[in-house]
Amino acid sequence: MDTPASADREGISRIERLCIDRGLKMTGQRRLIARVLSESVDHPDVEELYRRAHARDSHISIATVYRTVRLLEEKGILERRDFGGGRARYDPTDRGHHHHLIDVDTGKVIEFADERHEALAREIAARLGFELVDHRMELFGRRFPEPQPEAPTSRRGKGRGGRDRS
Amino acid sequence: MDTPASADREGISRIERLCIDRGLKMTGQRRLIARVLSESVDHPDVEELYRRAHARDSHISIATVYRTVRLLEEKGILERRDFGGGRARYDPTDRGHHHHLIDVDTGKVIEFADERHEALAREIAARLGFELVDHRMELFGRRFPEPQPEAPTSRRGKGRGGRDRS
DNA sequence: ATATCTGCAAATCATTTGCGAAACC
DNA sequence: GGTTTCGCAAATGATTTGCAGATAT
Repeated sequence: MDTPASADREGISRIERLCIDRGLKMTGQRRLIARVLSESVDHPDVEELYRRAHARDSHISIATVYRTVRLLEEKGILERRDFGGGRARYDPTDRGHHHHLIDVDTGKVIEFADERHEALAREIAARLGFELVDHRMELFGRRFPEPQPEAPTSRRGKGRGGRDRS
Repeated sequence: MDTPASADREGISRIERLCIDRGLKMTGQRRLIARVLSESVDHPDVEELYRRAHARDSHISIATVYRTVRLLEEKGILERRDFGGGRARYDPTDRGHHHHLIDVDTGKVIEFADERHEALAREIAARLGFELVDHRMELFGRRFPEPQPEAPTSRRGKGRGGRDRS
């Protein structure tokens, strides 16, 4: 849904735009990492980001990826996540506030948002005497066995709550 | 309900009981670590467990603490937590299913449980096509600024309602 | 007995950092 | 041009592990 490969010449990627807006000095490797992040729809760890970036410019070093990812986190452009597995995963903040459901069988991560949960979290914090500053929720689930062919019941679920993102 | 707290003399600690029930070979150091865990009301990391155990038996090594804590996690007696800060924190499962609120100013951790959240989490997972296997929620909060000048009953202080188990 | 555990130190793993060379503003 | 960043490799910090001796069942 984005500009075709034309963005390769001079286009400024989504994340690069954010970097520029925060006054970061844009080097070739930062631009590349920003582009890789902009094109990613998952939650890569440093190793994976390095792999993707290195495929385009084999001169980049993993130390630079570590440094850049940390810088972007400090600038609020990325959020560090821990889905288990030992390595930190990165999630661009411009995807909006959301939570994650991890498929315990495949490791796949699904993003979702839910207003009711936001309200509930605020309320629980208040009950304990705190103002909610931040919060996170991770669900670990297993895909339902068989997508049983839509029972005769026509009543579609209470269809709504929060939009979910892949 | 339960045996009185007469378990101190030669007694078997809460966690040791669980170890025995799962058929673990009980060595002196495991018994000690189990006792330290049973007496803890917080979420110690390995370094801290080692400190507490080492204070009672200076022969114990930190490698053993690491090994034991991992064993107990595999046996479902402990749960590993990540509250940031780089080190894993441990939480006995026999405290029941709960979540955490971390005071961003002091780092103190408060446990809580909330039925509505449990139901909501299950529902969200179902909506996404998953059966909920596990889930966790962490709230990061700041103690409310000023105790509102509403009822000048007693002097202000940290004496807020709600017990915490750091 | 004897399979399992422990202590110690060395080994891993992810991440950070010192340093001279290279790149950006 | 001077400051900031980069690549490299060595340093770090948390956790794991190989091995020889100690222990529980």
